[in-house]
Amino acid sequence: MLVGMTSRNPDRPPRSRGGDAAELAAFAGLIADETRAACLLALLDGRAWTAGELARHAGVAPSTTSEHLGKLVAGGLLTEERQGRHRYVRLAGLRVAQLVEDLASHTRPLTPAQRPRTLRAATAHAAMARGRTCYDHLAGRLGIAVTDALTHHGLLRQDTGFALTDAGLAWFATAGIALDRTGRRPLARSCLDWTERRPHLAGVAGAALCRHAMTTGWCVRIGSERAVKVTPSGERAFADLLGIEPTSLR
Amino acid sequence: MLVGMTSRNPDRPPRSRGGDAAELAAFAGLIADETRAACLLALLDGRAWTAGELARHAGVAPSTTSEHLGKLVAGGLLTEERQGRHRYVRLAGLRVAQLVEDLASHTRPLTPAQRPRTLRAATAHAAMARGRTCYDHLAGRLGIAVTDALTHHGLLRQDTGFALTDAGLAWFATAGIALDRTGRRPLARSCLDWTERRPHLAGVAGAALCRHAMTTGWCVRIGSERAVKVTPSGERAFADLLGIEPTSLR
DNA sequence: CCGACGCTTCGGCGCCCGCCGAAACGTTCG
DNA sequence: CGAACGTTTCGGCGGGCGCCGAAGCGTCGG
Repeated sequence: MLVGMTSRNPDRPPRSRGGDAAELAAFAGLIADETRAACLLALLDGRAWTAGELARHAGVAPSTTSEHLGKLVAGGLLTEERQGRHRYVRLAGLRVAQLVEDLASHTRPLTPAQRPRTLRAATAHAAMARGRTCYDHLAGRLGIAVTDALTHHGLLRQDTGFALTDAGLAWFATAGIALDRTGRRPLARSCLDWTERRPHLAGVAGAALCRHAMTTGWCVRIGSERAVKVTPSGERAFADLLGIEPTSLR
Repeated sequence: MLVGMTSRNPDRPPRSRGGDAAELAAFAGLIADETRAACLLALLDGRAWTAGELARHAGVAPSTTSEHLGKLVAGGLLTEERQGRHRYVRLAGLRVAQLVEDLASHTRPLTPAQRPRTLRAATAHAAMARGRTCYDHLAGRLGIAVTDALTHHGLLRQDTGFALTDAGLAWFATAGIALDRTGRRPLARSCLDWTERRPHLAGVAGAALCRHAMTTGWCVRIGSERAVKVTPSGERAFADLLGIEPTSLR
């Protein structure tokens, strides 16, 4: 599947590749289409979208989207869930979200001539750079500010790797943020921020912090995208708990 | 550059994508070709290859390879160095190597029917699974064994993230392995092993350990690929310093 | 100085695949 | 029960692009 044999000179000796080149190319090919890439980026908000929503978002016909989603599901990037006449689809997991963000962080920064032209696109871009979710944790300047504050207070060590300290574990406990340490997922891991080009907190701790921030109303989503903004109560909480200047979040 | 506008229904409203979908797709497209993927996988050994070597390795005409390398260099995945009539090319950096390994770790395991058919391919695959370099650090069962041993002796913590402990820093110092902590590169970071599907040690510490192992003769490369094997002196060293059973490395 | 060699450029070929609209299917709702 | 809706399947079309060989260019070596 997905492996197209091209016409190749039969006199030439066979490829000596490790055998994985075709697999790697086929997998990357799943992302190497503008429409599929648009779907994956939209799904980075961690929610489930219907096929129709993605079709409108990407600006292609529903039939086209259907084919794309079929490939992404078959390739293991998405999981689907049928409900009545709807086909809900979401990223297959953390690793996929991490991979897509990773790839996005490798794209070259936009040249001035390519920058968002319309006012609407420019404000949307600014909102994403200010704060957003990266699948299940906080990113953008908001995510960086939280990560830096944790590090500055000795709750997170970045000098010998990337790990919570004992004080960090205690901080999460006293803040009432439960950390599920049963699974195989690392407690803390760094995730390269796509707009800031610096690492921010991911892993169990990053996800728990984000979930807590959303449920307690520290942050709310704006629009239908991944962008989030900090509420007044959130500004107070971040200032009290981590000493983050409210002005640095605006 | 690299962005092809396809014929799209003009009556349809414009795409609302964040504007990055085209960039992401174009970037992934650099890897989504079997020949380019074969080049990238070969270059994962961290060395510089000539265009001709890559052409023979991939089994395509030199002219074809030339075009592929041009795209990879333009896309920032490779850097080139001209020497006389040779064009040397290597991975552009750590992040690229990490990304390629990451992508490879997402490809589905081969089904029995697709497994290496020839004896030569099977032994090469077995050697890679036993031990190899992942750009500049150790991977495969060898890399896992080292990482597990470090963790078991309290030199590396994986329970609250992924970081060296103070005892770990001391261990590197007494072993005579210098760690350059001046750069921005993290001292320790996890890298998902593509064959073992478990994390192994990367970052400054992983690279220093690998370099030390190669220069002191603990490990030697076998063949022209990335595979490495542990020498008798290496077995003694790994057993003495980390308590690794020699039999687990064979 | 001339031939061998490595690499690049160019034209041309052919396949792959993303796109659409039409038609069909199953679900939901009036 | 019939209409509306979300989704899928199917042909067919067209562009992109990977492939090659031939020709050209610069470098190295006898």
